[in-house]
Amino acid sequence: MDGRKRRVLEALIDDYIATAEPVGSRTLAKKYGLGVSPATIRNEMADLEELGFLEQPHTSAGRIPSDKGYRFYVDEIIRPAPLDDMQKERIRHAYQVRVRELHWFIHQTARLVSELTLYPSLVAAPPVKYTQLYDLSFIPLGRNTVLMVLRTTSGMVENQTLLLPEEFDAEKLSRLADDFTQEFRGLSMEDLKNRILDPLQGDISRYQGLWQLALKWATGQDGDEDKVSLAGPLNILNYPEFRDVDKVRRVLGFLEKETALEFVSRTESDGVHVVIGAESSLDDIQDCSVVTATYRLDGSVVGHLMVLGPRRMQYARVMSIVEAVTNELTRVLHG
Amino acid sequence: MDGRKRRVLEALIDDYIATAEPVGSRTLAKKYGLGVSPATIRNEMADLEELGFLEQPHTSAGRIPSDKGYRFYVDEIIRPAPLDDMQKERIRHAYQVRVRELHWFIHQTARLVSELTLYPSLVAAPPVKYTQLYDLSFIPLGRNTVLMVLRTTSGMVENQTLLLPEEFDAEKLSRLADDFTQEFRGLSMEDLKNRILDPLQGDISRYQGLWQLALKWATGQDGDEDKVSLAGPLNILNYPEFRDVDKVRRVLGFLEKETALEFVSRTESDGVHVVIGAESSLDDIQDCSVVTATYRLDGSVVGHLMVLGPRRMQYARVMSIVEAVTNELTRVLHG
DNA sequence: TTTAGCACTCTCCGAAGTTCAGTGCTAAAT
DNA sequence: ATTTAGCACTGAACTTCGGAGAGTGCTAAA
Repeated sequence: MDGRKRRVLEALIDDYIATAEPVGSRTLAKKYGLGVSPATIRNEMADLEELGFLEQPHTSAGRIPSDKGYRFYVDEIIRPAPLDDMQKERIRHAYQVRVRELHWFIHQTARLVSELTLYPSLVAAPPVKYTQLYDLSFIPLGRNTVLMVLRTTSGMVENQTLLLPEEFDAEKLSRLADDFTQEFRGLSMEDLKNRILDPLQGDISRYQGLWQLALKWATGQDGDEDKVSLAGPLNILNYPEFRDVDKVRRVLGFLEKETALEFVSRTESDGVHVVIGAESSLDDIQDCSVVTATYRLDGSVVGHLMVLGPRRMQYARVMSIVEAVTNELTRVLHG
Repeated sequence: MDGRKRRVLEALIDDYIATAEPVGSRTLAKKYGLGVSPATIRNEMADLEELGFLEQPHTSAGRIPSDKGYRFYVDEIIRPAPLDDMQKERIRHAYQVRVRELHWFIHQTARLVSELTLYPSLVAAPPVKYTQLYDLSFIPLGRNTVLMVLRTTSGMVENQTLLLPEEFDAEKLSRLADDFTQEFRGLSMEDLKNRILDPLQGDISRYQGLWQLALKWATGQDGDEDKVSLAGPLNILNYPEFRDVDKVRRVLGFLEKETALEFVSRTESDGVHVVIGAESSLDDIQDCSVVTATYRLDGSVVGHLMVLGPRRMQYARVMSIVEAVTNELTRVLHG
């Protein structure tokens, strides 16, 4: 893999990312200053194909990158694309509203990323197992309504207004909440859930009416819609590889299903990662690449983010944006 | 427009709704027991075309309904399709969780309707101008965090956690909230907004830091994402008239834009309405029909709902579902 | 080692022919 | 007067065929 092969590969992938058309030797010689003739490039391309970096859709077409080719491109060739001022500005301003609710951050981030990258983006909250109860309050709002406010040790607040199953006076509510906090503080939501489900500990019905509601809600038993946010799904329609409605259905279906959440949460390590085409071994996104990253909530608690696009994604640009956004998000979440 | 024409029109539209293919005289004679020969039906069809109820894509194809044809079908022919037990069940169970936040109801309703109808569905909260402030509380959550809780006269609760611009003790917070309530109770959010923007009243900066935040938030200045919920957009991909990605982009784009919200909020009167194809005079949805309905929040405050599908929508089924859901929603919101 | 030259391969495109569903019209039947 | 069978006609959709063109691999010369 000498320097020239490298340059040919880079030029070819750049061109294919820009045009979505198979790239021929003539095009490469003309548009990129490689200093050699098409014939030479043809030889290099044949070598690169033999090495598995390129593929030929059919004999008389140009070449397109293989997964392996993209992999080399991502790992060895590209370097971070510096953000322009507009992008930096957008990122800096994104979190200036003073809201402190996790789902707001998630929503905001997903939108920001999809607007900057022009690809669909999905942001997931840290899995429940990582969030720990700090305290719970019941705030009476009326004779039969109560506002439950839950704080986690990472400083986030979740709340929900509920109809009471029976009547409580303010004092009783406050005592109930204090007892709840005392009993459960420091437990992760997963432990809470296990405690509910563990047959030795007795089932949830052991707990008093209001506690039941609180536990169910806290452990996300009735719907975690807030825990993940998808933005810009329609961006996918702008790329010619998704002219086919069936493909669109598969990919957007994937993003709306649980699968996407599982997939994005699978990454253990920090930093920006790239998964290319068949590397994911998920049928629905065989034609896609994914850039994932993590952010931190409290220095330790991690949430996940992903950008999904065609295999010929603008890797450098997307990776830089994702990195900048997750850094900023981690920074503001540390306040 | 005698009885037989009517029956022919009904059969033809039924068939076209089911198959999405132009319908010929033979098909009608064979599949629907009209008791006459294809030749007779051909004559009727020619008449119906002359009357403007049918169209011919080209000379040697069958007929398809025109907007006028669908209009007659909807207004004069179809009768409500009774819901089956499963559907009734789903609707009854949809609101049994005891949450009392408007955006939860909206989200839940949109999902319910799109799952039952198999079309995309959009639900909008009552426009801000109809909601009136009942009271506001500031609940301290930490040294620099406060939970704002706003109740409307219609009994809904909205809340948001914010970082404080400066430090306040609990007492001061409570006083600020009480004063706010005293000053503004009964005003609609629109009045609040006008008061902020009215140059005679002075601009928002006249108000104290925390009030500023509260006003901005209450009047929805920083994002009304919660005020409208879209569910099941991908359902549209299942209908063959949306094989074309450009059409999909236009229609889903419409649903994601402000336009859809404006459109659905335009209906003044109660009950279920249908807009067919070009009747909407909105370019993006010329090929679609829309079923809209309203629900009531407090006996008087109205919100809107819509279902969007191809022109050959299953009108009877959708209208029945929409009616049942809005009734149920109005019922539970009256508690 | 590089390059020009050239035969070869395969897709894409348009023209021409064929098939087929469905029509409208006419004339016979009811 | 209405309905129906029969039939010629129409236009889309599909198939076939023959370039045209892009791009290749190979060979032989530079």
